[in-house]
Amino acid sequence: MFDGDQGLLYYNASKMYLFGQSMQLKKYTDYGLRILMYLASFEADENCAEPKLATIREICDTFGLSANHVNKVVHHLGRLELIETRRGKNGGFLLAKKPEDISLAFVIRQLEGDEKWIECENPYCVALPACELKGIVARGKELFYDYLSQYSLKSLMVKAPQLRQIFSTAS
Amino acid sequence: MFDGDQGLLYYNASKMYLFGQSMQLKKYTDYGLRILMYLASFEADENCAEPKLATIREICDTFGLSANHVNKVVHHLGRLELIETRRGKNGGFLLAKKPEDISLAFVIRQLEGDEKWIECENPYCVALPACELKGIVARGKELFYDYLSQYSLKSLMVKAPQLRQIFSTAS
DNA sequence: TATAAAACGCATTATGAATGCATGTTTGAT
DNA sequence: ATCAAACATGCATTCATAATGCGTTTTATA
Repeated sequence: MFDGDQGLLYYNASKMYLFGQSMQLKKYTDYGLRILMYLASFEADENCAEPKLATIREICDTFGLSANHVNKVVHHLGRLELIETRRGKNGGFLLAKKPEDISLAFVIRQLEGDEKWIECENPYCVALPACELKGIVARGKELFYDYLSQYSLKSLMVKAPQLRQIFSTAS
Repeated sequence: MFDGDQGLLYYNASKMYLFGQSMQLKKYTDYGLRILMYLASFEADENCAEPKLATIREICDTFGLSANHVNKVVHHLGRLELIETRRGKNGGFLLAKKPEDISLAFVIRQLEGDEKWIECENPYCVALPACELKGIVARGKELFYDYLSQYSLKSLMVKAPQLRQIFSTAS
C-alpha cells in the first residue's frame, strides 16, 4: 500500500513538491568545500614550486557560482584561518595549512553552524523534562562528526590529477 | 581571534541572525515523534485495559500546536501504518504496533524524507566525476541512521510515568 | 596613480516549511 | 434519518532564511 507512492509527494499534494531541504548541507558549506578542493588541487601539483593564488572570479568561473556568495565563504574561510587571503592587485587566497591538517569535520561544523539537530525549547515542548529523544539525536549528530573527523581535505584529493584537469578546462 | 565571536553572527552581519536551520529535523518530523510518544504513554499504562484513542485536538492542546500541521502528520503516520486512524464520531488514532517495533530510524527517515545530505547535481558541480565528498557524506548519513536504528519508540518511554503525568496535566 | 583584488554593508529574491481555511467524507449517537 | 464529531483533502497564505545582487570601501601592487 505504501511503497507505491513512496517519494512521490511529500505531504502537500497541491504543490507536488518532492522532499524538502532539511537535513542537507547548505550550499554555503558546499561552496566552502569546493573552494578548498580547488586550492588543494594546486597544492598537489608538484610542478608548481610556489602555490598559485586563486581569486574569487576564478572560482566563480570554474564552478558557475555567484561572486557574492563565494565572497562571503572565502571571507569566512579566512577568519577560520584555513586559507590566507591577500588583498590588492595580484591578490587572492591560498591554503593556510596542509590539506591533511584540514579536518572535514571542522570545516563542515564551522560553515554549517553547530546548532542542535532537534529543537526542544523555543518553542518549549512540554515533554522536555522526561524526553529521551534530544540525547539520542545529539549523540547521533556527534557520531556523524566523529566519522567525518577521520577525513581531511587530503582525503578529497584522491583523484587530484583528474580534478586539476577538470578545473583547468572548466571555463 | 576567532573564538570570541563564535556563534554570534553567521555571515550576514546586517540581519544579525544566528545559525540557520539546515541540518536540523523539521518540526514536521518532531511533531510526528511527539505524537507517537503521546500514544505510547497510553500503551504503557497497565491500568488501561484497552488503549485510549487520541484526537488531533487533544494533541494540539497538549503540545500547543496548530491543528492543520498536526493533521497532516497524523495522516502521514497513518499511511506509514504506524498508527491506526478511525474516522467519525468517537474516532481518533492509536498505535498500530508495539512501541518496541517502531524504529526511530524508520520514523525519522520517512517523515524527514530520505534525500541526500549533499547535492552534486541540480545544479551540476564540475568536480562530480572526481569528487570523494559525496561518498563520505552519504556514508556519514547512513551511520547516523544505523545508530538510530538501535532505538525504538519504547526507548523514548523510559520515563513513561512522568510523561503520562505531564501529558495529563498540560492543558 | 591606476588598477585589481578582497572586505563590508545593505537590499532583494527565491525557496520551502509552516500555517490557515474551507470543504469533503466517514461513523457513531440520538 | 439526522446530527455531530472526528479524520481526509486541497488550496492559499505567511514566514523564515538561504541565496543572491549591488555598490562602496579598503588594501596592495605594478
